[in-house]
Amino acid sequence: MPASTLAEVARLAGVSPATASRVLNGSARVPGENIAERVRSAAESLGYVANAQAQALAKSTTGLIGLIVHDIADPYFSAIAQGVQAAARQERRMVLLATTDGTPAGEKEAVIAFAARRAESIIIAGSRSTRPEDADANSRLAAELDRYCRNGGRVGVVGHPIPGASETEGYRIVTVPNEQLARDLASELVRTHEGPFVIAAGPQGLTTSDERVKGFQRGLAEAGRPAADVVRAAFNRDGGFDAGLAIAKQIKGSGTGVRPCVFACNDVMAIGVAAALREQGLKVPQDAGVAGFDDIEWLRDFRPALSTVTLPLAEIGRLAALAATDDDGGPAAVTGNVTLRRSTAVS
Amino acid sequence: MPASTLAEVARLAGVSPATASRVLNGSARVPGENIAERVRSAAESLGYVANAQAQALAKSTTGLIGLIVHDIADPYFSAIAQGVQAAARQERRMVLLATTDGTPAGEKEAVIAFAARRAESIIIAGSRSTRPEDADANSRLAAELDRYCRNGGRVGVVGHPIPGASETEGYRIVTVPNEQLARDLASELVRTHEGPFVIAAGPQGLTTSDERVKGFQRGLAEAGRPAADVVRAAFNRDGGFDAGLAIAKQIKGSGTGVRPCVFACNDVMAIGVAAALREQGLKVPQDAGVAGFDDIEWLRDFRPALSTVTLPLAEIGRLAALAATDDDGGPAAVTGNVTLRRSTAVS
DNA sequence: TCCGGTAGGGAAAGCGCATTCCCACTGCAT
DNA sequence: ATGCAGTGGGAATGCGCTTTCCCTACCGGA
Repeated sequence: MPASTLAEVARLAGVSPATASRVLNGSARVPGENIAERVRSAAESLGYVANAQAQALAKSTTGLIGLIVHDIADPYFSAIAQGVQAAARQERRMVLLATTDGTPAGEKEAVIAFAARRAESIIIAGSRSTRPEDADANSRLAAELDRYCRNGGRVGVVGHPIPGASETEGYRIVTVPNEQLARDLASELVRTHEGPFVIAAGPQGLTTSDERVKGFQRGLAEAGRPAADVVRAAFNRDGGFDAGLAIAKQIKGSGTGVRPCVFACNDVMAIGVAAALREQGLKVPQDAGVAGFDDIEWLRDFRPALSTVTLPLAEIGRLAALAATDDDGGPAAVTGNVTLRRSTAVS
Repeated sequence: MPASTLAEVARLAGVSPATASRVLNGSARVPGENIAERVRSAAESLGYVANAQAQALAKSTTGLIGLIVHDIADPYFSAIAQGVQAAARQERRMVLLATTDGTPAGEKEAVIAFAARRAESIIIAGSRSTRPEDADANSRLAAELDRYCRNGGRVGVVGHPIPGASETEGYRIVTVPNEQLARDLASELVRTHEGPFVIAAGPQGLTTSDERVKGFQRGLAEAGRPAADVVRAAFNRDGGFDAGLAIAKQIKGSGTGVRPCVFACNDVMAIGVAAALREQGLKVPQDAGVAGFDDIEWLRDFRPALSTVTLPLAEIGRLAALAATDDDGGPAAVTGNVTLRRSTAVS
């Protein structure tokens, strides 16, 4: 038993479908008030709800915006999703959600699905991979995005351009100065921390991680400090934990007196690092400092409070959505700022 | 410049649209391989992507599933969203996302939007409000849901039935035994904690909060303990913080030696409570125990580790999505279990 | 009184696809 | 040679809506 149609409403109201359409679904031409009232009450009594598919087909505009994230349960992504959702609501659009676990192949699938749904814009969040084994999938993703753009779609990318994607019209990117901010973080940390630095990074080839590592190392170099050791692991909480275990072993093996400061490339990794250190009997910040990146809101009550780089995540999502929606506006840029808390305090 | 159409593909391949449709978009009748190949290569060279709107209109099935949450950035909801998303992916559907801040009016709007989009099922997560001032909006929401169901839609509700919604066919609910679990938590806590209990609850009339309060009080009563004071605040982290401040004041005012145990009605409130207590110079668990509810994954590294009730959030989302998708299967039920950690330990 | 102009309503043509029905043709048994 | 089932392709219809175009009726001005 399908929903009632415009034609039924029109018949009940004794008008033509054209008229019914005009009064119910907005049009330049507004019928007379008496007629309009008849139509409205007919619609009401039938419980008419316009079929958005049919409208989309007729108007060739869907009001859909697609959001692609690695994992919606990750607070980094859910914060961005919140921003996208807010922008969508403001623009009276609906958001379609796809999760991909970060694989370019999955992202390609999502782009195709969104293209089929004729989403008017697509937001892609999450670090890109520049690893050789992903090159193939990346270029396929890029090809799909290009096709989507050629057909009039708009793409908003958070962070980094898709490797291999041409800079077509309608391809907006919200840049985050990861490298610069990581450098700033290092610059701040060297002011109080005198020992060695260690970086808990994601896999090599993850752009976000790579940029943050690079920036942090640059900050150290500028301060005349030796480069930090880089411990690689998964770019999530468990990866951080693994890295933390390795680092704990290093600390314990290196005799007393050395108190390293660990820079984890994102907050959830930092949490993992801290958990591992604690599990190994090491105290933060007494035995080792820990800093993160992102300043995830839900992690602010952690103790010791995490030194990190605050990023306006929701705003990033909002900007990406707006950039991919509005016609004006070139590339949007956001920035963050270093937030020192107790996890890197020296007694 | 719109995407190419099936007709264009058919023309290029030198076949009829019917045939092209049959080879490209699956059908009982599969054309001969030579023809199929012609069509496929034509589609490939044109970059054809089927228009899902048109397909939906023709087949009257959309493959859409709508998800309604209070706030996608809240880890409780994003965990559920993850489950819904996983189920959707498994069933080859796409999820439409709507956030409502928990207002019945907003939920009604979302239901209408999903109905317009002809989503095949709608998942509603988040506590209901039974407050008198929401009665009106609730019944409107219920009416909208009923209409949606009457038109063949399926609804999956997490937790509580919508107040006033009739139990129509296609109206599935994933129940969570909040009251029972809160009782169990109390039963466990009384075994070690001898002092008074305090409950940091959400506003009166929030079903989830109300149930948990009720269950906890019942657990206390069954153990022969006096009922706990109930401090009400917003049902989120900041509400927990506010409640925590009030409780800290009580503790300080009541002389030394009384060490209460605070039951916050959800984990993020518990985090807020703990933060407030700490800010007021009180130590958890030495000066006060704190327990939560939900066992949010991202909070597991919190210290002191939070005693709570573990709920399979992602599974709940998955079940709700499946219940609202499959034809079989009656009401699904999940349960959780009490997880005692250090935040309620007595020295 | 007549005429040009202008609301205001309806008919009809799509939008892009799935699907039913029809038709031509093939291969086989009679 | 004839009939028949079976196969494979196409024409046409409809999904529910928007929008252009047309037509009628009514308005004011001369």
